[in-house]
Order: sequence, then C-alpha cells, then structure tokens
Amino acid sequence: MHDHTPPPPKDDPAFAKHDHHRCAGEGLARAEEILAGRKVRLTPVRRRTLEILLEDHRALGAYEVLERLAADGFGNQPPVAYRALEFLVDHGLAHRVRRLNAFTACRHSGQDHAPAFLICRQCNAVAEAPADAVRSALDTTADKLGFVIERSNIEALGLCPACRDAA
Amino acid sequence: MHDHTPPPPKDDPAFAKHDHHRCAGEGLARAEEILAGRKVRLTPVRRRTLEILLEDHRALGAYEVLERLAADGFGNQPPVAYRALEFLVDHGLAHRVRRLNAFTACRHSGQDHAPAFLICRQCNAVAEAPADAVRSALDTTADKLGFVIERSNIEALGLCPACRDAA
DNA sequence: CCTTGACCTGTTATGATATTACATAGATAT
DNA sequence: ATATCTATGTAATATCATAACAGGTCAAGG
Ligand SMILES: [Zn+2]
Ligand SMILES: [Zn+2]
Ligand SMILES: [Zn+2]
Ligand SMILES: [Zn+2]
Repeated sequence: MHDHTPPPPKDDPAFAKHDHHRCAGEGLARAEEILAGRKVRLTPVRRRTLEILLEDHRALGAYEVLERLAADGFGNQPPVAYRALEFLVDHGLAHRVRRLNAFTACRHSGQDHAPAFLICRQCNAVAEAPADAVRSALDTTADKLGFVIERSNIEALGLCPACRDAA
Repeated sequence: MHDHTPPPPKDDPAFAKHDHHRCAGEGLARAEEILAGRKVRLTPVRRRTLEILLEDHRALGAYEVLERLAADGFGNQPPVAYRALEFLVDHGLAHRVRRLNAFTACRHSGQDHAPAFLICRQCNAVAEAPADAVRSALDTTADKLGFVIERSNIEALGLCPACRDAA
C-alpha cells in the first residue's frame, strides 16, 4: 500500500529559484506586446522603470525607483518616478502594494488579473497569487450588502516557504 | 402568480439609516468591557479618539483625528493621534484602512475579526463585511504556494447601495 | 507616607510618501 | 511648417508617519 501524500506545493517564482534573467526578459517582452495594441508609448523612463521593478520579486518604493532612475540620467524629482509608475499600473504592467507603499512588476501582464499579494516579511519577496476564488468570495460578500465592487486590494503578510523552513 | 424575488440585501449599518447614537454608544461600551479584562487603561485621549472614530461610519486620517483632539484640549502634535490610534488598533477597537491611509472604529469589537472593508468612493462610508469566506479562500490560495499568512488586509472600493441607486 | 518604576502625554524635530503647477521638449497630425 | 497632443523636468508644497526626549500621573512596595 502506498501513501496518498498531498501534492507538493507548487512554488511561485517569487519564492523559488528560477531563471530570473529569462523571467524578467519575458516580463519586458510581454509589456511591449501589450502596449503595441494600444496607442501608448513605452518611453525610455517607463521602460527603465519597468526593468527596475522586474529585477527582483520585491516591491520598491517610489523614491527607491527614483534614485535608480536619477542614477541612469533621468530626472530626480518625485513626479518622474510617480508618473512612470502610474503609467505602468494603469496598463496592468505593475501593481501598487498598499501595505508597503510600494510598487511591484506584474508577473501576469495581460492575463488573469486581480491578484492577491503574498508578502514575505522576512525576505520581502512579493508573489502574485491567483485570486479568482478570493475575488469571487469577496464579490459574494459584497453582493449580500448591495455593494458594488470596482477595485480591490487583497494583500497578505507572512512567511514564504523558504523563510518558514529557515525558521 | 407571485414573483420569487431574491431576498433583499441586508444592509450594513454603514450603508443604512440606523440609530447611530445608540450604535456609537454601544461601540464605546463594548470597548470598555473589552479593556476591563486586560490590564490597560482607556485614558481620556484614547477614549476621545475612539469617540471621534465612532461618530461616523467613515475612516479618518490621523491628522483629522489630531485636529479634533487638539480642539478638545489635547496635544496637537502627530504622536498624540498616532499613539491613541495605535492603541485602539492593537486592542481591536479600530482598524487601519490602508487604501485610505486612515482609521475607522471597529464595529465588531471582540467578535469575529479579520474583516473585509467595503469603501464607498462616493459617500466615503466604510463597512466591515464578514470575511470568513474570503479569508478561507485566501488561506487556501496561500497554502498551495506554501505561504503562511500572518496578517492580511482585504479592502474593496466601489459604490454602496445608496450611492449606486442615486447614480 | 513617600519612593520607585511603569506608563502615559506632550513637544520638537525629522523622515517618508505623494501631488500640484508650471515650463520645456518631443512626437503626431494636418 | 504649424498646430496639437503627449511626455518630461523641476520647483514647491502637501500629506502621512516616526524617533527621541522631557515631564507628569499613578499604583505598588517599602
Ligand atoms: Zn523571476
Ligand atoms: Zn521569505
Ligand atoms: Zn452607526
Ligand atoms: Zn455611498
């Protein structure tokens, strides 16, 4: 007789070793595809901002992004970063993580969308978890009160698999 | 022949006319009960802060609270408000609404807890919706990735029943 | 009683996050 | 080429939040 062990957890790229160079490259490529359809431009600042966010599966504060941009020869005043970030968020290429007052690259540009964020308090990794079930539960809840949801943010703080094991 | 219309939505107090004087009074009374058990004090500033939050089913920014406190003869520097608010949040008598950088009185002190917030973008009402189903969906989602949730915030922006009807 | 120590309040100063307003430059369309 | 729209840069300011310290209140233990 053999055990029916539960299926091993499927790690999110944010929490597992992976070919991140490729991961980031794909993010950028997908962004270009998506924007090509719309009549908007992925200008140098915007592109660079996205690259910066894609470097890591973390969320960066606007000022952190700004420093990087300034170092790359772009403007060094807050609106430079905030505008580029707003553009990315508006086009679904990045998300704002309210709990952290920070921004993170979207890892599912175009698809799915309406993620839940899982934030590791130890290593600061931010994963975008599929949230269809969560959204649907939330919609049902709101519906019972006659409330119409337009936008929502679902964010959880805790420990990623690696940091939990290390503890 | 009669219609089987779906059951009417059960309004949250935040969205419906109700005896708010009583609603606020109960909030304060419940706070006293809860704190009585613990060895902490509901000092004048703290009590007044809670009263201010209870006045309305809205979320108030810390500086808004501070103004009110100062007008009542308390200190007029940010820590005065932030400390009182932190105390209330720590003891489950108020919640922080991250989307608004603001605080709202808890309407279910002691009970349940781990609400989802429904924020009306029109009238600014904030309702605390029961979030058990949502949390459970979120836990399941996190579990699949091996992530352990410690705290989470679930907030939705949209239109309350009244404002939706008005539109 | 009166000292001690915990806790609370007040104040100063500063840090962190975000937006408004305006000027200039670049792209697009006629 | 010119008008128009969009994007960028900068200055100034608004908004949100915390650190550090000084003084006051109060209850417990001597
Ligand atoms: Zn990656
Ligand atoms: Zn981690
Ligand atoms: Zn009420
Ligand atoms: Zn409303």
